Amino acid sequence: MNQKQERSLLAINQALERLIKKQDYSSISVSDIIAESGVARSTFYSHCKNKDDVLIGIVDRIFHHVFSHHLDVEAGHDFSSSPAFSYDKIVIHTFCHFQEDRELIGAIFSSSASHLFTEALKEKAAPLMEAIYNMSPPFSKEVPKEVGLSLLLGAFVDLLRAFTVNKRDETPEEMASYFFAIRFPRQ
Amino acid sequence: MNQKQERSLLAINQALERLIKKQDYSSISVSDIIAESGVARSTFYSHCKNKDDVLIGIVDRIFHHVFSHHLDVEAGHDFSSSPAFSYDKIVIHTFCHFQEDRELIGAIFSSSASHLFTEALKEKAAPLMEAIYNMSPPFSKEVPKEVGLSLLLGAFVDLLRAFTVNKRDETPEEMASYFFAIRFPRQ
DNA sequence: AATGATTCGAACATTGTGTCCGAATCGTTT
DNA sequence: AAACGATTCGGACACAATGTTCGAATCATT
Repeated sequence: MNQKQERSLLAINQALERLIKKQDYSSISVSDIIAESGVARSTFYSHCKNKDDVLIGIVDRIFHHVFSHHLDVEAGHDFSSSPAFSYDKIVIHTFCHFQEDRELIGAIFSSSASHLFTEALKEKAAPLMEAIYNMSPPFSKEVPKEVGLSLLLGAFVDLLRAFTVNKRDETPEEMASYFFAIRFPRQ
Repeated sequence: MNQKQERSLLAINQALERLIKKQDYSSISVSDIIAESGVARSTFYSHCKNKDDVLIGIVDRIFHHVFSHHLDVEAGHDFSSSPAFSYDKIVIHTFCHFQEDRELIGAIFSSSASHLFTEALKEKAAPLMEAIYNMSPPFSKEVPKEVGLSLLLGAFVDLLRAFTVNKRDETPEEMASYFFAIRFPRQ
């Protein structure tokens, strides 16, 4: 009897997604989500702890969608098969996925929930950034790896933010080329 | 009779600063601030619209403290006097100020109020970053200025965040050198 | 058709928000 | 020193939001 539960949870998630596109996250109340989803109050609380909990679910779904195809390349991190080219492809693919969900992600990025979203994104993207960093550290040797990684990760997130929030005209390929333009100058 | 007002406002501001160092921003209520400050409820609302309003006051004070000495250099933006050296100095000075307020700023950075804080910081630091960018664009020419500026600004904020949140051992001079290590490789 | 998990809906206690107002306080002025 | 007047106090209030509870109703499954 999982059908009912999934339907309720889906209604709740979609309701919050719709609301996020309309108003700032901080102005949305649990009661708003309940009203928008058409679910009973008690049903809501039997599925979710609070508003942030719903958002975490949405964010997880987005990232599962975006980063699911990275696993094979992470697995190929065994130094045998994966060339630099595949990192290129993954970065482009990430921009593609963000483009598809542009409206929702852009709204989250520019809301008070951006902290939660950015943290999750950095966590998910860290392995990819580290792989790229290891392949050819983009900064001079005085910069500790920890700092350099944080900067590379920050640049990646910044470009994704600019792409979704500012609705830039560039294609995912062009955005990726900006990213690698930062990276490769002094390899 | 401004003495009373200033004392009340100061008590409110200091109360929120103390609370931010103890708990996450989102868990703090106006009632908490009132209790901590020892001010009457009606007094609070005669000074501040809400919780965010108090934070904005605190953030303004921090940035006034940090960026007040930049004005003379911005004035020197008339291409006659200011050498690259002074930008160096300003960046170092910014890290110094952030070091002094490290505990408070670090707490804000890692709270749900980071969005508000980061936006304000970027707005304040933008003129400096643009001046540095104009002096010698750090990225290849295909990267639009808008994007390059956003990346430079993001890197600056990232380093300030790492410095305050992760309580790094580096001196402000070393942190500034990391920043310029990103910037100068392909001038 | 019976079962049992899930949802509904309504009520409830609790906490937080923002406003109001008369009384008390305290710095300033004369 | 006394009166003035701006500010604060403190308590009350209406309202909105949170999170919990529970019996009745629903509906997929057996």
